[in-house]
Amino acid sequence: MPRASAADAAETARRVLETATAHFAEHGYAAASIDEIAHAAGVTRGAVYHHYDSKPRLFAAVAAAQQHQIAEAIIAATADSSDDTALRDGSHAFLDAITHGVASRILLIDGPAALGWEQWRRLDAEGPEQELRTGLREAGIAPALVDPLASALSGAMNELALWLAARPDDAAARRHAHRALDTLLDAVTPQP
Amino acid sequence: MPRASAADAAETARRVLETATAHFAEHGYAAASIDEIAHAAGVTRGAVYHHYDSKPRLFAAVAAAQQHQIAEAIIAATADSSDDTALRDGSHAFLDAITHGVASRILLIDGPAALGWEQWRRLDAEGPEQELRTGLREAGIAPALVDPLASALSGAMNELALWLAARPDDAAARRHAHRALDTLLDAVTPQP
DNA sequence: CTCCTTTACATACAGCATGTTTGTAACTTG
DNA sequence: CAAGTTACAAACATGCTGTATGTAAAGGAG
Repeated sequence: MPRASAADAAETARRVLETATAHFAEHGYAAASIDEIAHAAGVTRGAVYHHYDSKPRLFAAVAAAQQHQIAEAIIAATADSSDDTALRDGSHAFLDAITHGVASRILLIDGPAALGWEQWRRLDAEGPEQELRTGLREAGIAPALVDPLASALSGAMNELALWLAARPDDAAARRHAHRALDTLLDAVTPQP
Repeated sequence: MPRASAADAAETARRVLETATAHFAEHGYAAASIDEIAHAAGVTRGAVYHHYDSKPRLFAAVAAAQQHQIAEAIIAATADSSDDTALRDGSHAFLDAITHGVASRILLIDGPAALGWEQWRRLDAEGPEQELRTGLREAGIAPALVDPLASALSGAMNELALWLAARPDDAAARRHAHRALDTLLDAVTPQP
């Protein structure tokens, strides 16, 4: 007994996604149950499986949405950056964006395990890491080192984000995290 | 019907641990089944649950064993390093050690999700990251930046390890990974 | 306007995995 | 040698995913 027209269906899917985001963030991927997500969203598991084929797919949708938000924040922050400062501006924007939402910490932790490393890697290779690589190239890094350095810096920022997420509302910690990031970026960019 | 005396019991536990390591490495934490691990080790699930209370505990034991091996490699590599070179020597040893075993990639991926971030953090805060922090302090890093920089560098090396693990038997990639690591270390150590 | 297909769910079911409980035989200790 | 503890085995309970089936409303075709 569908109460939903095509427009309402999209609303249902959106509500499920939102609820799933909260549950994955609070309980982690493994402990989050589709049954509970469905119940909290006011539908049955049938509806969830109708819109998202499987639990990994649902998680992938949640993760993609989070990445989209972060990517937009980076784009906004680097809109009026020069080529010289884009990498630095984008990196700081990334750190702020990923530590802002509640879900980010869980996404960084559960992402690889839930989706498998391959798929996870593809997901953020299309995302912020791509901009990282172009930033490194523009900074004059040797081509052979661009890939490993991008991975390394990405890992550094992710771990920095987790470190920061464990210290919420700690302004000093946030300052120190950004200074630590700057220290690492000094190694790969023409220094100001 | 126990066939094992106290000595054989330790052997059983060891065999289970070894088998579990292989299964976690091959299938990942979630997809690895205790039933299959027990069967492959030649015991029943009862034996596994007798020696290791739960699946997370079993995984924790596996992870701890891996970390122990890595820590020993680092200690061996920095045994005759000066204070100035200990950080660099230890970091390169870490990268080699963690990419050597088959299990490392899965451990880096499944660790946080399986044990929860808190416990995971404690596990490797007691491990290599502690030495990282002392290395950073000896390198003259500002005290407030030691913690976030240690996290960042740890994340960088882990991601570098995953990047390398995806390119096995690629000598050039290994060289480039080590050069990328050196580049980052240049930012925090007195340069050679 | 009617029919017919497709959409958007709800419900029931099957299968597997964890963890717990119960049972039991060997080993150890007094 | 007797009694308690150890080291398992086997059966059971529970929960979760995914699938199969049912169904009412939307929307287009004629």
